[in-house]
Amino acid sequence: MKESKRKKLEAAGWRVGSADELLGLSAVESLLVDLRLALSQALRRRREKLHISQRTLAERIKSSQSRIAKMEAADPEVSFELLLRGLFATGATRREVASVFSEPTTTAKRKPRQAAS
Amino acid sequence: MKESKRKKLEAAGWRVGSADELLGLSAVESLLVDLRLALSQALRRRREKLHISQRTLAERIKSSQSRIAKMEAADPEVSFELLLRGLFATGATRREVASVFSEPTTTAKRKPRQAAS
DNA sequence: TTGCGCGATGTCGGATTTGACATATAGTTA
DNA sequence: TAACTATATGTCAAATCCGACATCGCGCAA
Repeated sequence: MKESKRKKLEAAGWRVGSADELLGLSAVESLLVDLRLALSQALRRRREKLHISQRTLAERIKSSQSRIAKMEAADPEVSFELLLRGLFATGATRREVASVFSEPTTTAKRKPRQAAS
Repeated sequence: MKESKRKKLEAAGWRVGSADELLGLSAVESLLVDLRLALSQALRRRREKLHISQRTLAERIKSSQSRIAKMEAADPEVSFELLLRGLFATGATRREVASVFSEPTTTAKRKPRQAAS
């Protein structure tokens, strides 16, 4: 069914069911934040397991130590591409990266705010 | 073991085995290209399944129709973040996105054109 | 103590990516 | 035929992200 036709049906009072389970923008944002965190943690785990310094990994992907530090700190300024690049450079396979995506987000705890004084 | 110590051992002729299976930069690049393609294909599949236009999806993530088109064309100048944003906006879960990562790159076949008349 | 390696954090000029817009083509409907 | 919708493609100024660099604290070894 074309969208134009669907719109006509809906305008006529029909509900075209299928799956219009589209997430709100904030829900998407939240997923991205969680994902960035999960990837950054995975990167640190993998790097430490290889016993290499941030500087060494940085050289591998032609980046800099400070940027690797920001990646591992889940700094919102670092792109997902850079995080993926880092993971692959530690020898991660697509499958291993996939598991980071599907895992139930390691921490669960969200920004523990301090109580009001 | 600290990296400095490892270096000393290696300088002394030792091989510190563990897993130094670090990929070359071009191998990483190749993985990223494949991944971008897989994500763009998944996005198109999901959008079409929902019977929504590129314009509609664009509004959902506050982007533009032309950018969605570029995303689905796996244009190298669209970011992974935008691709992920698009997928999540179609209702994809982390698990579903993970499956895109782990799948053996949805085949090699490129744009099945119709035969010449 | 001094010196060194590692990592965290901030800054900055330049590179990249963005949404918006224009425009072209193709398919559909009137 | 014209009008409308969906998609592809190119451009551009503004926003974002980059590598590089400086600097700081920490832990360890000389």
